[in-house]
Amino acid sequence: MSSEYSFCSEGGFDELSSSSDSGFDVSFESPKHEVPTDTLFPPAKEEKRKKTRNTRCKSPTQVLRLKRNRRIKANDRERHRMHTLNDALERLRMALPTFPEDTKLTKIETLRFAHNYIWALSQTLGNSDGGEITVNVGNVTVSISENGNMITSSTGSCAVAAQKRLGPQHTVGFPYPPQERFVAPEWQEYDCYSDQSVSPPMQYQPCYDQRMYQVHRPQHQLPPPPPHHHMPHHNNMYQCL
DNA sequence: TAGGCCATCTGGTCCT
DNA sequence: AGGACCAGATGGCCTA
Repeated sequence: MSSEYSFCSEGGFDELSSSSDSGFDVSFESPKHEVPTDTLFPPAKEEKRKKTRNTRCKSPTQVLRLKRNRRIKANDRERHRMHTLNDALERLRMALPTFPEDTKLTKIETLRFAHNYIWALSQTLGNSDGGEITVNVGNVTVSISENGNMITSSTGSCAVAAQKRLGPQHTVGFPYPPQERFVAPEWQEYDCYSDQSVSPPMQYQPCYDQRMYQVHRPQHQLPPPPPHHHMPHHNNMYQCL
C-alpha cells in the first residue's frame, strides 16, 4: 500500500497512532532520523507527494503503529464483510429446496444450485404459453399462472403457502419465503432430469453434489443439455440443472 | 494422510 | 485517508 509509506499525514498527527506517545516525537523531526526517502517514496510518488499539503512527520514507530491499526481495522471490516456474505448465503440456502436430513450445502453448491434453480424457473416462465405452469420439486408443486403463484405440497410440512391472495388462488411470492421452505421427506420422490436435463448458460453449470435437486417441467419439454466438457466427475455426482 | 471446506489475514486496487 | 472489494495464502477442522 503506497499510502502506508506516507511519513506525514494531512492535518498533522494521526488519530489511530496517537496512543501512548500521543504527541509527536520531536526527535524525529530531524531529517537525520528519517527513513531514507528512497525507501519510503519511490521517485514518482515523491514527486506527487511534493504537491500535497503541509503535513506533519511521523516517527517510524508511529508509522508502524498506524499501519498496524489500519491492518486491524481492515481485518475487522473484512471479517464483518465475510460474515455478511455468509448471512446472505444462509438466507439463500433457506430459500432453496432441501431435504431435512441433508447436510448443509457448501458455499459453492448453494450458489450453483441457486443459479440453476432460478434459471430453470426462468425457463419455465419463458416457455409459458399463457396457461398455468407447474414446477415440481419433489412433492412440492409450484404453480405459476397469470393470477399469481401457488406453492403446494403433498406433505404437511409445506402445505399450501398463501402469502397473498389473487382471485381464487392462494398465491405466494417466488422465491418463497424462508418460512415456506420446501421440505421433502424422500430423495427418491424428486423428479430428475437425469442426463436429459438442460443446463443454464453458465460456465460451471454442472453440480457435483447429489444434493443438487432437479426442477422438473412436466408440461413443457426443455431442450437437451449442452455437452459437459472438462468437468471432473466424482462418484456421487449426478447431472443437475 | 490427503483432500475438501472454511475462516481469517493480507496486500492490492478502486472509489469516495 | 479510509472503506469496499477482491484474490491469494495460510492454517484448522473434518472425513474418507
